[in-house]
Amino acid sequence: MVTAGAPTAAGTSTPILHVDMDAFYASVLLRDRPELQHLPVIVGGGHRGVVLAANYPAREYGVRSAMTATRARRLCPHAVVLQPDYDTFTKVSTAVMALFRRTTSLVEAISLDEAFLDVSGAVRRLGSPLQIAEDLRATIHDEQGITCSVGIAASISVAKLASKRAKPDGVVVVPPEEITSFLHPLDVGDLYGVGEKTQAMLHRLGLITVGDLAHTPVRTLQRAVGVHLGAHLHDLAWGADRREVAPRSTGAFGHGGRSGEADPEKSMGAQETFGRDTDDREVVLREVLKLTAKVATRLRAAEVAGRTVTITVRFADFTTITRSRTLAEPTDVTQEIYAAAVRLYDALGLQRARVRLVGVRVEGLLPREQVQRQGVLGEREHGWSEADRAVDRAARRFGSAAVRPASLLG
DNA sequence: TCTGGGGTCCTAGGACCC
DNA sequence: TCTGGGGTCCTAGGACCC
Repeated sequence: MVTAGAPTAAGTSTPILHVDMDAFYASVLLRDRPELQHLPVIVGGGHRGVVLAANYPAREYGVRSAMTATRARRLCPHAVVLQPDYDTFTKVSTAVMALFRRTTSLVEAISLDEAFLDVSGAVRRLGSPLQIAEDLRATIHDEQGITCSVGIAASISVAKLASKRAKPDGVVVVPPEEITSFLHPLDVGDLYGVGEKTQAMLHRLGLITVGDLAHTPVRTLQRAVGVHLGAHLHDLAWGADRREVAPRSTGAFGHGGRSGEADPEKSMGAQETFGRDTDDREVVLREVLKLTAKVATRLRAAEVAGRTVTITVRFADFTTITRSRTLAEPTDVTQEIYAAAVRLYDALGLQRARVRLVGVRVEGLLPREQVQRQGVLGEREHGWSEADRAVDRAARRFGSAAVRPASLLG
């Protein structure tokens, strides 16, 4: 393993970079609040919320992202709590991703703050992967005022683990001959695809480290965690990951990567946790309409329509159910999606159940041209489609608060 | 005052068709 | 009359990731 500053292992045997911003949301907000830099800072975590990001001083108290706000405040009562500012996060992210794409066309954005780069085509122009990584880190620091960490390896999965090792503000290279000595001491839970449940299950079987996984027969793993995941984990445990960097951006950047190659989205949805649990059907359905309008607007903006409508209902005890219905034809019409969602909700026959969260999702998305070619949209549905588009236009001109369903007024 | 919101993928059972 | 696959679609739940 080579860390920053050490002599560069040559050329192209480790062409994959995983770049991960350090405590991204917190770091971006702290650019304007340098006086808070060395104090514990938490982003997010309002009422019934979770921590979106914590800077390193906060982490010293055990605060982690995705932790409940309650727990974080108990661990670190004097932490400064900041609200997220997604416009700024997106702006910084867009600039960083653009820098990556000037380095190589093979950039796969994973989220606002994380990307894989395949730099095999750039080494002749820009130097070794380690050199490229250090240049990127310096540029990001100078231009955006935040730090990042980079993992470098022959494969995506090892690069990802290497960047974690590099944090904060570092670089780790894992040359091919050191892959197993790097991987095998790690906990099985460190592998991509092994979450809390699978980790616990593997631990119960006495499989604690990645090395344990590597030396367990594939069939045994498959019996424990399923055919697919079992085979996959065995491969990962030996660093055998053939997946290539697939150029794409996330939705937040619009269409990116190599134009036209981005995977089409497969579903769009929205959900909301109520400020307090409710058993009032009217309250729930008002929220369902709001969520449906939001989703349908996004469908139309993306020029897609979907056939399957799914609602999610989470109860006070956190049990969560989904109900779905596949329509005869794809739709992007607010009223049609809403009608399906209401039918699904009423079919639950809830009496006094306390509802914590409700969600609406549309799946099985198709490009609208395809739908229209089938002679579907715009002909039926009593003019709702035209009404929706008029609402979209008005919302673009006057803001989304200007036009909304009557039942959402007041 | 426990536990967000946006997604993807996999599994498994049943219906239905050939 | 009984037995039998394979393939696809739909639904529900669950695990996982950021």
